[in-house]
Amino acid sequence: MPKPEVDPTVQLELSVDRSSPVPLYFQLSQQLEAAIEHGTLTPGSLLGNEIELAARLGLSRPTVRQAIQSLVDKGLLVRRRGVGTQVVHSQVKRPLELSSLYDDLEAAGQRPATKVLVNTLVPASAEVAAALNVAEDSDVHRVERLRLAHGEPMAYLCNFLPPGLIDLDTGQLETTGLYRLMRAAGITLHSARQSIGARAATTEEAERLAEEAGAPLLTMQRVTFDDTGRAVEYGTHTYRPTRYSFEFQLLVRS
Amino acid sequence: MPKPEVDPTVQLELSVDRSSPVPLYFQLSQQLEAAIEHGTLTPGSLLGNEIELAARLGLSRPTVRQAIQSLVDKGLLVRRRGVGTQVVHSQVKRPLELSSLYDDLEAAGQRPATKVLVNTLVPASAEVAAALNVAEDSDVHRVERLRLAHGEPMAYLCNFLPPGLIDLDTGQLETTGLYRLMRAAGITLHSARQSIGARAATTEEAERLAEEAGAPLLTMQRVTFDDTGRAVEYGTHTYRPTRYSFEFQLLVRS
DNA sequence: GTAGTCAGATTGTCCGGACATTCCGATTGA
DNA sequence: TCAATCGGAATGTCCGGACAATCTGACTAC
Repeated sequence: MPKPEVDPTVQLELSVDRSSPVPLYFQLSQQLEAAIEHGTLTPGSLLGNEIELAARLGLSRPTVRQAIQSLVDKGLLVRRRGVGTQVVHSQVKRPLELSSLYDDLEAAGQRPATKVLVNTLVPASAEVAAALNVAEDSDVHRVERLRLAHGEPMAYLCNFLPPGLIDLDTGQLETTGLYRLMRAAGITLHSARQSIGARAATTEEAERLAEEAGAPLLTMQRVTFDDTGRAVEYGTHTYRPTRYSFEFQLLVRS
Repeated sequence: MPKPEVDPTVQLELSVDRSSPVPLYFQLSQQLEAAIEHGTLTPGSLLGNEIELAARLGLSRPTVRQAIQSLVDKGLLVRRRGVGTQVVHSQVKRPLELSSLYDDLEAAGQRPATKVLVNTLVPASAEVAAALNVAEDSDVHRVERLRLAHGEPMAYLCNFLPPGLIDLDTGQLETTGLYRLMRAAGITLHSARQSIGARAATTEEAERLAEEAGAPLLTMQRVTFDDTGRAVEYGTHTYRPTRYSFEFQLLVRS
């Protein structure tokens, strides 16, 4: 009589380098994540108890727990008291993160192209001033870009930035994303407020995106903050829904 | 000469109850969160160093760190090595979480109403079978609902669920949300894959939502998994973009 | 045979300490 | 006056241990 299928405890080849400056818990979590990604740790398999795992690696239990916890936070592992820690079954991709459209497209293998339409200083409108928390009519950067994939327009991006944060070089804007430029300028992105909606295209919008007037457009507005709480970017984007949609994975925060 | 404005270290009245079954770190993090919410801890203010905070509360440093870490993960606090821990400036609302439209509307103070259009068992189509990971043509629940706010239709929700998980009572479906029913049935929601897009309304869709054919609609597809990796729900939703948009806050994963 | 009970296993919480790393301001030197 | 150096202060990492809470499976009693 066949035994019921039980997820086995997997024996992994794990090791840490104590002379490395990389934290031990991080080395361990990276190895575990790689094993999950690679399929060595199959979904549903038990990870083995923390005490024994710590002993095998010559680490303390808190260190092992810290490594496991980081993967639990990523949604790759599930802990059950009295049972153990196992790999989740579902195919977890990347959870929704604060990424730029440019990075998204590049990761999807579509060589993105950017055409800078406008790159200038303008006085802040009431809407922009409120979003960026600056005085109305004070100077702000205004950048309008058209993002293309495979030569087809995909999105129209209009962004406002407070002055003095970053120098916006048109050439750089055409070869990389705005977020990458901000990170390179030493800005630590912290959070963003987003709003995703839809509306019919105006004649202007339709022309920019090679659609027809009245065609449905996907819209996104976003204000991004750095870790000091400053608003560092306000953007109004419109996407062609036939070419782009927002795909992401959510984790339940427990 | 006026001193430069420096964010002060705030003295808070904190206490923990060691006889409570609530974990100490959780008691502390809740009090800190309440103080931030209430404005007692103002944005930018320093939290005071962990060692002294632990001594004042009669706790160990790891326990205090665990409390602080949970708030850092929520985006409410920022730690800086060599400096201290301070409250984030930006108005952090709730980060995007796996919530139901029903809960969203209720939280916004709009008494949501639900009209169940269909509640039956149907054979799974190829699309549904793939999403729920069940055999094609096997029985699955099909639920179609119209969600209204202030008497106006706001969204059309079509959901599929594998059989045996939960008994779908039409009466209950009209008075609460699907997620709440699933949680009440002992299902631990873990993650969901979502896709948000837009398209023009068909004649059918337009009629359901009191729009005109060709009007832009906001669409959302979602597969939800429980912590064992089973798909527990697949949904295809259409929203009236003039009445609803997705608002949320993102945190940068560090 | 069925239901309740008990024991083992595993994670959850908490402690007290140690040293490393990083940031910032103050002191020192040119 | 300005720049480099130094030291204090705070968080980051890591250890070893202890007990509690919970789940599973096996045993026992009816």
